[in-house]
Amino acid sequence: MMEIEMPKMQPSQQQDMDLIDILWRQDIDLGAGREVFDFTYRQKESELQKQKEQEEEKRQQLQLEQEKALLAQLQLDEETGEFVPRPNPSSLPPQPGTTPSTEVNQNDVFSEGNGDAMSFDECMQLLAETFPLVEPTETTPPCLESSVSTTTDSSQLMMATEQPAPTQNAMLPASLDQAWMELLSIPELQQCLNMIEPPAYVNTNVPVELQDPNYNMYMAGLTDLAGNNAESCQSEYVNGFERSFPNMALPNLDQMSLTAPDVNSGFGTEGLCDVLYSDLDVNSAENGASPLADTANDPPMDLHALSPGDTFNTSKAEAMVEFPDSDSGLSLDSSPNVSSPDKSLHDDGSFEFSDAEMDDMDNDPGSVESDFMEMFSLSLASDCQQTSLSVQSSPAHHQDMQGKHSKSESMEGSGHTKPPFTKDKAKRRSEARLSRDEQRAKALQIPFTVDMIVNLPVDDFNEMMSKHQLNEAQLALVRDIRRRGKNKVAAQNCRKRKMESILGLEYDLDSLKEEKERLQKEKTENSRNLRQMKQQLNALYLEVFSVLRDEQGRPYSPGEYSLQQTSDGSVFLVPRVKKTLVKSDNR
DNA sequence: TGCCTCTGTCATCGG
DNA sequence: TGCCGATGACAGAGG
Repeated sequence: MMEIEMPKMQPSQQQDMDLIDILWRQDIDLGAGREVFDFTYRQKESELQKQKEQEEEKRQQLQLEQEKALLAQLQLDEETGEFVPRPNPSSLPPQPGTTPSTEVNQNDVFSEGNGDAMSFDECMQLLAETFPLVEPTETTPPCLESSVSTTTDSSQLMMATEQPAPTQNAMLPASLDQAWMELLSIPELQQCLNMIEPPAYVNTNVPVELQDPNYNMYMAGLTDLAGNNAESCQSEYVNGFERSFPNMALPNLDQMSLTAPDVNSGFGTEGLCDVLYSDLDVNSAENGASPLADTANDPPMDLHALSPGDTFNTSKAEAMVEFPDSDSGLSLDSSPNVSSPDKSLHDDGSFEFSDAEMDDMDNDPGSVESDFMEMFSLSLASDCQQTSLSVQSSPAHHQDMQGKHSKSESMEGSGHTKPPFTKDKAKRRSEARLSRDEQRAKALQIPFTVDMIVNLPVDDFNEMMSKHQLNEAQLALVRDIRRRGKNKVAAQNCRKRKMESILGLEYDLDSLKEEKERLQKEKTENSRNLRQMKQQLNALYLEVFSVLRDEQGRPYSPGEYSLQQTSDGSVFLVPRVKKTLVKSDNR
């Protein structure tokens, strides 16, 4: 229905309208507007489109001229590598309180221009005409003087963004923000900016100034753009930028922050993403625009490149390697981490190479790496970024990782005030090798890691085995690996329990020894007390006998009589002879 | 070189 | 009956 060609519809204007009506009614339920069939409407639209294109071309030409004019005012300082304004006799010395370096650096953003371009004065004049300021009375003559002054330099143009910018020229952008964005979007200017773009990977541990000789250049340019002091730090830059330009439409940042990777290098990926993504997201949500999509097309500010799996892999992986905990937790010969066997098994199912694996990859990066890549490609369909990062890292990167690892080890060793225990040394040495089972698995190209084989639950293990076609040897090896691994852990647990048991028994033995000593002392004390009581009782007995008298007043002999006490407490004097007689009678 | 310690492995037992 | 953990015994590596 939509395929009807227009020339056939022109027998007359009235017929056209009728046809349009008919077709529109037919397609109205499809959501087609009537203007779809209105040829005159389309003609008008195309004319408007052409007119817009012409305006756009003119505007771009104008901006190109402005760009050339700006570039003409800069020259490359061969000593510092920075772009500085060409010496201009008409320029005035910096005034007190101004920041000449800032201005210079702001200009540094642009590369050396053509020699036949406009002078800087002409350029500034053109800029002034192009972007008229709100307060023309404060506008200094368009010369370098204005550029040197902090308050009247080109950054003032940026300051003017906070103020309403009347557009006297219909061809000019609606706002100064947009104007600057378009200015910065000029391919030539971007090329200049790309010249100072830092490498994809920037060591975050090293000050950015040391890594990129042009750091001050474009950082100052950025800070100048943001209206901040050039000496402000990077974080100050972002914060200050937001403070200084609360009204500035942040979606423009996708163009403004062409050199933002520098900021990233100072912030770290997360920090930058937090800063930029959040703002951009907010603004994209507010404006319905997609600044990230724009930035994705802009190589210098490709924030998506910072995401894993892209060019940022190297730095990301490097950061990952610097993570102290690279314990695989499996490691038959490597350090067994029984307490945390799932350490290398991340929550998302990813795995990391153990130190031994990394070492082995270093020794034979080609074969081993390919083996492991094959393994992971087979076994981990849902690998997370870390696995992919580790697996897809280049051999050079492995060397880098190894270097970092050894460095971290040396740092770890140096961190101790005492030399590490020999036990630790042995453990580290054992960590540096592949276990026999790992070597066997590698030789038979087992598509699982030893860690997986050993630590997976039975159900998961069986499921994993059923998903892969393994031959007899592989199956046998996998079973042996699992059995040995389980037994190894069991032996470790057993020895641990045995040691704990021994320690417990030793503790019990000490306790029992102490108890024995205490009881011995108590026994000695009781014996002594018993002896004393016996002595006292004997003395009392004799004393009682000494005061007893018979009817004739004679004392009783203790040998012939004895004192006996009944159950009711009465004491009787019993003659011993009698007692012996009674005893003899009982016999 | 012998001794000791640690660790992996095997064989066996019991739940 | 097979699986799995526990454990004694042995061997190898390393200090």
